[in-house]
Amino acid sequence: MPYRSIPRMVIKRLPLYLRILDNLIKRDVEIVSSRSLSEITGFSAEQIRKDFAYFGAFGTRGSGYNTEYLRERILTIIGLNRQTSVIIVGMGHLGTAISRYNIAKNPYINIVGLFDRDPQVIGQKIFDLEVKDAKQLKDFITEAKIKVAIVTVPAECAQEVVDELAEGGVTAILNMAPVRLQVPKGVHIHYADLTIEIHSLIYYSSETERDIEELEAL
Amino acid sequence: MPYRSIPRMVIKRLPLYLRILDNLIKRDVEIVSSRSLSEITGFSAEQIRKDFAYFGAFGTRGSGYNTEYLRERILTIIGLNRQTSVIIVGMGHLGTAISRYNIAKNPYINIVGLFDRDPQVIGQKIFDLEVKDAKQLKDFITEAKIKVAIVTVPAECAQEVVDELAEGGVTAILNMAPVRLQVPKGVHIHYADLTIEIHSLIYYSSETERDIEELEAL
DNA sequence: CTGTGTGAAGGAGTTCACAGCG
DNA sequence: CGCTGTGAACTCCTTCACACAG
Repeated sequence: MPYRSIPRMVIKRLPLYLRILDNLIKRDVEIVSSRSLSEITGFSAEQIRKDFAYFGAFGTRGSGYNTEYLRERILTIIGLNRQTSVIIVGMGHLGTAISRYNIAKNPYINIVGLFDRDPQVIGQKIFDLEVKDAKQLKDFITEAKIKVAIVTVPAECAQEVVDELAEGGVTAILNMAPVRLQVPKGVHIHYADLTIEIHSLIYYSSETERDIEELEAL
Repeated sequence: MPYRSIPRMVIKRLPLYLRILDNLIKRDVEIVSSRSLSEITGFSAEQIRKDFAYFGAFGTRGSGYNTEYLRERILTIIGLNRQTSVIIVGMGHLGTAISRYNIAKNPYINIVGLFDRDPQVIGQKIFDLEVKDAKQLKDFITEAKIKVAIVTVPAECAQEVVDELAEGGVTAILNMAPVRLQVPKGVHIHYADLTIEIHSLIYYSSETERDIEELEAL
């Protein structure tokens, strides 16, 4: 099965399909059509079919897709078929929230390490995990062969932390600090920058007004 | 000044330019080239110039762009030239983190309301804001003419909250709950779904292995 | 000679239209 | 018929190449 390079945009959508399938399977739904997935996701039905076609045709014409099989397929593509170990660096408000949040409960993800450099925070327990000293970070990720990390430290420390992660063998980083960072080739960094999200959202909050201006200009 | 419809992708990049300009101006940098912005952002210099061209040419050939003027221009486009009032609904870990986080400190954003329906949480103070009862939500947004809201309630309640927001006149919503929601036409919803971010990141964490497989297949 | 501004080319992603199977 | 699978058309975004201004 040659995974012929799946477009970036498709990869972005897969985790959403995955979650929906999880819900459907929980409700014992065995077959789902691209049409109903379209209603749930807001993506067009054709697009959904195209997305699925990237990893091999397997729908049943006339009825739809087998939910279990589809989920298996998506899990394999993403690489979630075995639980992935993830660490969080930075146990401020945001890091703490994430470690207690849905992510920590997601069946495909296993949060195995929490780090901070504040002595006040080190040693605190979150669920069954104790916050470790950031000094142990590099050893930990090397030994445990951690590949995925979430960075929730202040902007000033983020580059430093990311450098260490990269040296320790981490290949995928979710950076929540409001800075753009340098990473060596082969390391992937994604930005989840809430301030930026809000700012671009604010543009749309007054779009209606802008639309009216535009209409009037015609 | 006719804002001839600025492409979606450009809007996404503007807030990042804005932040960088803020930093440059703080360091008394008066001129910046597309080249150096390219190094900071990772976007190509041509793209940056094109982005700026969408809201009128104003760089000085040979030297670069005036940081102050550029910032003013971007603020106007996004609609941040006057502070925007934002509310947060759902004061769980995530909502609390956000209300204490950078967003709360951003000079262009003013968090003016926090809501929850848990009596234990109502009345708590975060900075100088008291958490209000979610029952007051609709009245509050109507009176204060709130246009932008962040939703950090559990997935099960999110649709309900969003319906209320839309009825109360909110036109832009950042949903952090792990569900896709229905909104009436004219209301914009953005999703900041950390679980999905992590999942798609995990795909890339083993991309190197995948690349090798692909190379071997040739 | 540096750095902006921009048409033209190229690439990526989405929608259309319809063929084909159950 | 209903729903999948997919080339072709289209739209949107990015990169290239180069003219031009300070």
